[in-house]
Amino acid sequence: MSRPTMEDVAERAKVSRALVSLVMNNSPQVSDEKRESVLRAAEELGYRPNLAARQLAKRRTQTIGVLVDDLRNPFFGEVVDGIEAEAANHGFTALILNGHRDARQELDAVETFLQLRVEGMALVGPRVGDDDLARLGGATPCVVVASGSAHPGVDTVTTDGRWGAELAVEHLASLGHTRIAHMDGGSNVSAAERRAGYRSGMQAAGIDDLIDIRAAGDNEADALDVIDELLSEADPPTAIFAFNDLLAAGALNRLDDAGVAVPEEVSLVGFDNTFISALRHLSLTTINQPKLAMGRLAVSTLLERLSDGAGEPIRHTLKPELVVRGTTGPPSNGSSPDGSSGPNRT
Amino acid sequence: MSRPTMEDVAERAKVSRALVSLVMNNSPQVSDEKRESVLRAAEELGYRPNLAARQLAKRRTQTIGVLVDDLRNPFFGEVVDGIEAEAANHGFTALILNGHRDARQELDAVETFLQLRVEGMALVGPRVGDDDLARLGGATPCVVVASGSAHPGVDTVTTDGRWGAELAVEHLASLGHTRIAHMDGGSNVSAAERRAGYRSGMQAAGIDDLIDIRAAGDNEADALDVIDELLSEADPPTAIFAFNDLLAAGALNRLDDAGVAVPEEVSLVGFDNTFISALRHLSLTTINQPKLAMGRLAVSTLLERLSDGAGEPIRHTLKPELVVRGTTGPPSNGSSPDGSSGPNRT
DNA sequence: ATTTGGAATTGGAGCGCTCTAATGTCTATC
DNA sequence: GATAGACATTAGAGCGCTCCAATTCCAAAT
Repeated sequence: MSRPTMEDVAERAKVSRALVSLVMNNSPQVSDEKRESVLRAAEELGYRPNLAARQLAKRRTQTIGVLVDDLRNPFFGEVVDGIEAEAANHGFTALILNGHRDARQELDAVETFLQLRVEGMALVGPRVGDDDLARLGGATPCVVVASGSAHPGVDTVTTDGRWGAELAVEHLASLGHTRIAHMDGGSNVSAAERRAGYRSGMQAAGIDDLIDIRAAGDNEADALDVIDELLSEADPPTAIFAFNDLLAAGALNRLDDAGVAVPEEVSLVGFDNTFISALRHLSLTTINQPKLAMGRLAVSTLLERLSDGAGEPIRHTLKPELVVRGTTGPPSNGSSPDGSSGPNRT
Repeated sequence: MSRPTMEDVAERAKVSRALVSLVMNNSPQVSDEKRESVLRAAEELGYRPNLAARQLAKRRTQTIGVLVDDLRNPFFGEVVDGIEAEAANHGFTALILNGHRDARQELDAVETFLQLRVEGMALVGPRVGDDDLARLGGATPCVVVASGSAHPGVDTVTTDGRWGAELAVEHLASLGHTRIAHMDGGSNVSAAERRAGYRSGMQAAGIDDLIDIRAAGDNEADALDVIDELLSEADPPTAIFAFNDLLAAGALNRLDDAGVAVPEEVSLVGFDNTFISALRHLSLTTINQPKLAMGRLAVSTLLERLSDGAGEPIRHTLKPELVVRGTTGPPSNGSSPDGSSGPNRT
């Protein structure tokens, strides 16, 4: 005995299947009497509409797909909150799939979305290439949510990553730092823009001869080797601008291990302003992204595209903000922090 | 012009619809010749099977629903990783929905899952009541993933929250603490067990007359008032066992604000061993939960139930472990930490 | 009494797929 | 040359729903 169908409800309520359908979609054209008896029958049978059947018949799904790069990074949780809130507002259900920081898995997820016939997709911090992206966007509306990356042919909701990076460098430079290194985001979509911002920031500060970019990544583990490398050098930087908060946190770990005081010996700036940067003990200076707003905007962009059809890519660019906390300060006098001594917290 | 259907592919490949279906499900009974021409036709048309139609016809969805309490808590991200990995292993797709720490939204999400005809549901840290739970579990296999909570009539994958809490108290007691307070998890499912463990831990240490439970919650913000309250008292505790890492992090924030040194003046233990507790600057002593394993186990439990049908609830209980880091130490001599002075970090 | 029109209800086709049973095709066997 | 059996292919019903067009109903208007 499988689940009851509309037919069963109709039979029990002694009406036609069509009437049950009307009730289930709260059509106003149904007499109160019938409506009630249908609802009662449905209740008694524990009837629940079959979404697959409904979607098939309706030829729409009222569903949007949300592809998240990495569920472990709290940044994405907040963006998703915004997406879900706005989607619910418009009667859409947001289905979340996880990309696991891997382009191939992302493509699989997108494939699943397309087979599910989602009406739109929000790719939050995707890793798939622009060519794949453009191809996908053709079939189903698709918005990329990231910070500061340009994707030809696809709608985007971004924060100005370049600007954000410039803010970070400017802040460090204004404190007196000149040897400012950038720990780069690797294959992350947003990496290029922030790198560019770092470059132009260094230029604006007149220290572009000191540009120093290190390949790192976008989570704590990715910071280890880079920090070790930096500290082993003759003339290490006095400030580091990290791709994101997670990377910065990893850097903080390693600096601490090595007994390097932050910000006394090295200043550190992150990106994203996730809740971890606000933890007093980290107290990470960082660049805020309006995560909730980005999520909401992603959905409204999708809906816009849905109703307007194809056309010029829509671009929403939000301004990030500098949030100064405890990991930045003026450079120390000594030109080279000593990596072998100093108190070690734990 | 809507998306191409199987019919279109069949026509183009000059075969029947049924043959296309066989190819799409890689039946071995198809001649290589036809298979190839079907695949080519599909490729050329950009054909993509319609999952809704397929599910409807197949009468199964190969899908499991994952309900997550709060996507912002990194604890859940890791559990979900485990779930997804194991689900993929068995050809299932995991659909994630967010409960937003709210029982009503959870119920909505479950309703959506049921309408989608998921074959099973994993509720990760749910807030819905046991009665609702049992009712749901009747219709569709359903496993609760949490730490140490008993849900009659539903399969569960839990860590032994009681045991974990006892470990925490034992650790603190062995350091010499007696005034150990517990910041309680509020409406979180796992709260009751941990509270019970705290109680029995205190008893085992022979200090059950000092049991001190404060209603708090399960994220950073929930810690603020409780810490303020504790510090304002004449004889505040020398150690705090917090419901989870997030709450502990919030507590750490507030203690820092108040200039109370951790662990010199107050020791602090969290729960979950999320990545934030490992951050050197927090260096939070905590109780580890095997998150990935819990996720995997959730899926295998679901599959077991799926193949075996109804029966006695399956219970998997994993042992948590104490992870000692930097926020615990022996109590200070002075009986009352002074909340009004001391250096303030930032 | 008849007509009329709007509201309430229903029949039935069709959404895109799968699956069973039937059909067609081919080689091996007597 | 007839028959069987193995394999490849297809026709067609049906999954549970929606929606259009058609029908029924009933009170108001003629």
